[in-house]
Amino acid sequence: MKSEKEARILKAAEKVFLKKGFFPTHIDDIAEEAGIAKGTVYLYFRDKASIYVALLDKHLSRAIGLLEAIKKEKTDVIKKMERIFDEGSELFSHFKGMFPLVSVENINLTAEIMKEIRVKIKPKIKRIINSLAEIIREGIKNKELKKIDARLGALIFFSMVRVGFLASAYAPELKKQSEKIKNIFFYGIKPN
Amino acid sequence: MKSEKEARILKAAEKVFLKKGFFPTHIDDIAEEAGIAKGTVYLYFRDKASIYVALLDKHLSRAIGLLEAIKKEKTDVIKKMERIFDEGSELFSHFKGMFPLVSVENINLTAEIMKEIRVKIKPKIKRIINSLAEIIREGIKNKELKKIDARLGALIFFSMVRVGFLASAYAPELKKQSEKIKNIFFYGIKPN
Amino acid sequence: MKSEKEARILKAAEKVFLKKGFFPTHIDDIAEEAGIAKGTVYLYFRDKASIYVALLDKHLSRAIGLLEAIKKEKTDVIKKMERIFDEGSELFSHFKGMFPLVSVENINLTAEIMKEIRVKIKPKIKRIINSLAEIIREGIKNKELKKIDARLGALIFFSMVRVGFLASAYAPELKKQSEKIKNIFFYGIKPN
Amino acid sequence: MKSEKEARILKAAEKVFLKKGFFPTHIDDIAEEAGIAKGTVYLYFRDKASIYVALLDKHLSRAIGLLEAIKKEKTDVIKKMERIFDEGSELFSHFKGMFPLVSVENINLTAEIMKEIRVKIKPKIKRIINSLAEIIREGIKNKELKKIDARLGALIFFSMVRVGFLASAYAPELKKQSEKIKNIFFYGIKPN
DNA sequence: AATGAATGAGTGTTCATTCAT
DNA sequence: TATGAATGAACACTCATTCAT
Repeated sequence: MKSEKEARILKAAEKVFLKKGFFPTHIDDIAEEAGIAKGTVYLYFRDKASIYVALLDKHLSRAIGLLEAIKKEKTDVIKKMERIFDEGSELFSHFKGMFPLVSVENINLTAEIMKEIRVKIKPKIKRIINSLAEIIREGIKNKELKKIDARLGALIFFSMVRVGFLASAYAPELKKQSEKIKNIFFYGIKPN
Repeated sequence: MKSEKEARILKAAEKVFLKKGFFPTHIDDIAEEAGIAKGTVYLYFRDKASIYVALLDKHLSRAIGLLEAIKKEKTDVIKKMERIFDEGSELFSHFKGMFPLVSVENINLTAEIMKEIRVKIKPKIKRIINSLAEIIREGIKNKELKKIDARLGALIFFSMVRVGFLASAYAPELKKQSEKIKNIFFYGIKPN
Repeated sequence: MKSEKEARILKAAEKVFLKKGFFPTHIDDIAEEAGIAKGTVYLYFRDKASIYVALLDKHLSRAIGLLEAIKKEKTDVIKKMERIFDEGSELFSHFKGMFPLVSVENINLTAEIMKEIRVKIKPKIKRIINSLAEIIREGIKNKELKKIDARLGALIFFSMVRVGFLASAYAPELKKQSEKIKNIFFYGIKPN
Repeated sequence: MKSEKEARILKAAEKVFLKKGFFPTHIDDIAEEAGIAKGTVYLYFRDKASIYVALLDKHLSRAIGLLEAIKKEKTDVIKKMERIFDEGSELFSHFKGMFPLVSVENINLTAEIMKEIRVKIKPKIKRIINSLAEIIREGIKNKELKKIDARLGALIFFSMVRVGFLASAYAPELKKQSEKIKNIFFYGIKPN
C-alpha cells in the first residue's frame, strides 16, 4: 500500500521523464513538479533510478493486469486482440521512448539497481509476451489464427500496438488509423 | 573525404554508445576505445552530441543509399521488400536503442545541436519513410499489394524490420525467423 | 539582506583575488578560504565572474556612499578633498590591480556578465568621477580652487589618491606621506 | 640581435595582449596574428609568460632609453619634464592595463618566470623611477622646482602621465588636454 | 626552421545525495 | 515527516606545450 506522497512523486516523475528523458531529468524537477522538497523524494525512493524502475514496474503491472483480464474473457481471440490493441495504445503513451522492450536502456548500471531490474522488470516483460503468446495460441487452437509462431506473433503484435502509438506522433494525419493497422496485421498486405 | 582519425573516433563512439548509451558514455571512454587522447576527439568533433549526431547521420545515409538502390532495381516489389527486410536487420544493429524513429531521445538540446538535428537528421528519417512508402505505392500500382495506406505501411514495414532485429536479441531461439515475420507481414495472421 | 554565507564567500574571494588575480584564482581556492565546499559557492553566485563583479560592486558602492556623505558636509572643499584623500587610500587597498578605472580588464566576457558590468559597474564608476568633479566645481565656485577642468581634476585627484596607495606598496619608506602628495596636488611642484 | 620572426611575434602578441589580456590570449591568437604556426612561437619563446615578459622588457627598455636621452639634454628641467610627459603618453599606449607599476599582475607564477621578472623587469622599473627622480632633483637644485620628495614626485609625475593617457580613453572629450594636466602638476589646483 | 596534429593536465560547473534542523 | 542548504564526485571541454614530419 503506497502512500499518497509516493504516488504523487511517481506521477510527477512520469511527466518529467517522458518529457526530458532519464538523465536530463533532475530530482529537483521531479520534486518541483510534485510540489515537495527535494529531500522528501529520498524518503520514498532510494535514488533516481529507483523512481524510474518503480514507474516501469507500475505500468508493466497494469499492462499485465489488463492482459490477464482480457485473456480470461469469454470472447473470440480476435476480439481480445482488438481490445488489447486499442487499450495498448494508451498504455504506450506512458512509455514512449522509455519502454525497455529488449533491454532497459543503460541508465546507470548501479549493481543494485541492475539487480532490481533483473528481478522485477524483466520477468514482467516476459510475462506480457507470454500472455500475448498464450492468447495467440488459443486463437490457433480455435482456428481463428493461422499456425504461426506464437511468441514471434506476440512480438509482432506488440510492435503493431507500438506503431499505432508512433504513427500518431510521427504522422498525425494517420492518427486513429488503428483499424488500418489491425487490418494489415490480420490480413497482411498482399492481396489473396 | 574524412580523415582516418575521424572514422576511428566514430567507430569507437559507436561501440561505446551502443554499449552504454549517450549519457553514461564519457569522452574518455571513446578516446580510450579509439586509442587516442581525449583532446584529440575535440579536433574532429565540436562536442559529444556532435559525435552522436554524426553517427546517426552516417547510418541514416547508408540506409538511404541502400533503399534508393533497391528501389531502382527492376524486380518485383515483393522482392525489393524482402531484400530491405533482410539487409535492414543488419542496419538496425548499429542503432538499437539509439534509433530515433520519432524524435531523437532527449540528449542535450544545445540550440546548435538541435538545429543540426533538425537540418540533418529529421529530413533523412523522413526520406527513409518516404522511400519505403514509394516502394509500397509501386506495389499497389502493380497489384502486388493491397490498397493500403502507403505511409502507414511504411511505418509498419519499418517496425517489422525492427522486430526482426529485436527478436534475435530478445528471443535468440527465434533468430533467422525472418521468413516467418515476412509471412505475417505479407499474409496476415488470419487464415483466409 | 545578504546571507552570512554570501558575505563569507565575498570576503574569501576578495582575499584570494587580491593575492592571485582573477584567472589564477580557482573556485576551490575561494571555497577553501571560506571554509565551505566548492558546490556551495554556486548556491550564492552564478559563476566566478559574478563573484568578481559583486566584489567590484560592493566596494564601488561603499566608495560612492563615502563620497556622497563627504560632499554633503558643511566644510571647506579643501577639507573635503583631504578627507577623501585619506580615506580613499584605505578603499584602494580593496582594489589594487583589480580596480577598473577605465575598462574592466578582460575577464571573461560572457554576454550576461558583460551586461551586468555595463549595467551595474560602469555607472558607478562614472558616478564616482562625477561626485569628485562636483566637489571640485564647488571649490571653484568658492574660489577655493583655480578654474580648472573639473572632470580632469577629478581624474587627477583620483590618480593622486591612487599614488598614495601605490607609494606605500612600492616605496614603503614613503608611507604616510600623504601630506606631501596633497601638497603637490594643491600647490604644484613649481615654486610660485 | 633578434630575428625578424621574433619581432613579428612580439608585435602580434602586443596587439592581442592589449586587446584581450594575458589569460584570454591564446598562443593560437598570437600565431595567427603573426601569420605563423603555433609551434613556431615556441622556437622563439619558452612559453606564453615569456612573451609577456619580453614585451614588458622591450617597452621598459625603450622608456629607459628615452629618459636617459632626455636627462642628458642641456635644457631646463621643466622642458625635460614636458617632453617626457608628451612622449610618455604614447609609451603608455603600449601598456594600458598591462603595466605593472607596483607588482606584475599575478600571471602565472612559475618559479622560473617570476625569477625572470625579478631579475629583468623590476630593476628597470626602479631605474625609470630613479631617472625621473634624478631629473626632479636636478630641478630642485636649479630652483626650478620646490623642495619636494624626489622619489614621490617621480611617482606622481608618472601618475600624471598615466592620467593623460587614461583621460583620452575614459573621457575622450578631454583628449589632448595635456596642457591642463601639466599645469595642475606644475602649479597645483589652489589659487596662489 | 617550420608546422600543426596530438596530448592530457587542469578547471568551471552540475547535480544526485546527505543531514542538521 | 519534511526541508533545502551543503556537499563533493564527476565530467565536458580548453589550451599550453610537445614532437614527428
